[in-house]
Amino acid sequence: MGQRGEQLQAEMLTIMDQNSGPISAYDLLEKLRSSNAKMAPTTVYRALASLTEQGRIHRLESMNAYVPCQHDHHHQSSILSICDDCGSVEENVAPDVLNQLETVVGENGFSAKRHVIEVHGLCGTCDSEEAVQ
Amino acid sequence: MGQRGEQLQAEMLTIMDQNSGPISAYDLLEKLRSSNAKMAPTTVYRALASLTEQGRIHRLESMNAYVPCQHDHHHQSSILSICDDCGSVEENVAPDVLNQLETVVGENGFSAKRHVIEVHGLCGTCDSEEAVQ
DNA sequence: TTGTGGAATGTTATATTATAACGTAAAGAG
DNA sequence: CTCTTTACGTTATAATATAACATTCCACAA
Ligand SMILES: [Zn+2]
Ligand SMILES: [Zn+2]
Ligand SMILES: [Zn+2]
Ligand SMILES: [Zn+2]
Repeated sequence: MGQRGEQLQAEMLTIMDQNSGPISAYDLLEKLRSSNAKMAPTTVYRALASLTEQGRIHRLESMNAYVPCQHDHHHQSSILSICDDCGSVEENVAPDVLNQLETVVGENGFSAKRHVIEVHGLCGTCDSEEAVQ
Repeated sequence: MGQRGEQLQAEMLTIMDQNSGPISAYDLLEKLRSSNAKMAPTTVYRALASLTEQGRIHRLESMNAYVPCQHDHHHQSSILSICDDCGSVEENVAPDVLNQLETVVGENGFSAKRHVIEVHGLCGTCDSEEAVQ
């Protein structure tokens, strides 16, 4: 792996870790431009693709945004729960759910390669606050 | 001039039923323009939103595309399995999976409102064909 | 009948997300 | 030092989606 790639990716991870929630590719680009004014979308998307392949970040398909992995980056498909109120995301690895899912889709011979499991709703904190009102 | 709500939506459903797989909003727009050359993206997106709210179609978040519902349109969140080879989509309703999912995300008090469950892979047919080669 | 309010649509413009195509530069191997 | 590979730069454009406001249609009531 080239040193150049890792440096950009590390900076992107830092930004994403410091960000309170999911970040879009273009918001990330804007932040990156403070250290490199000429950064282009292409570069960001390439690095995002690499980080995603490595499992270091996950793409939220239902939001066109990205979050850092919250677990060991070699885990299987995870469940991402997204609070629509505060924007927080929690990642859960649950082999049981995956197994059941594969059973269901496998009934007609479907062979699963990639799972997208995203749950929208309210996190514990926001849900409690709703109840008060 | 324009087709009022239900008529447009019915035409969109027909197009989607005749289409072999998921269709993008703009591909749908292009087909609609054969009967109404001035149709605009806004109109299509509005009708897609309405059909989605009614449960008559589902949006594939991981593909930016839409498919007709394959079940009674009042069912709970379903599992959409997408063949990356032939583009076919199968819809499964599986309460057990949902229950398990809610249990997992509920561990920290998360309250689920909407589930996105999309599985990419190979359908039975395409998987068999792969094996032959 | 005619007016009127709300929903759907038209119209125009723009925002947001993502990739294509091709050239250049950097790092590592030998 | 050359070769190769990969990352990166640059420019352009494609693809997806929404904002903002005007207009039209239609149900329904005055
Ligand atoms: Zn992860
Ligand atoms: Zn929250
Ligand atoms: Zn359905
Ligand atoms: Zn297939």
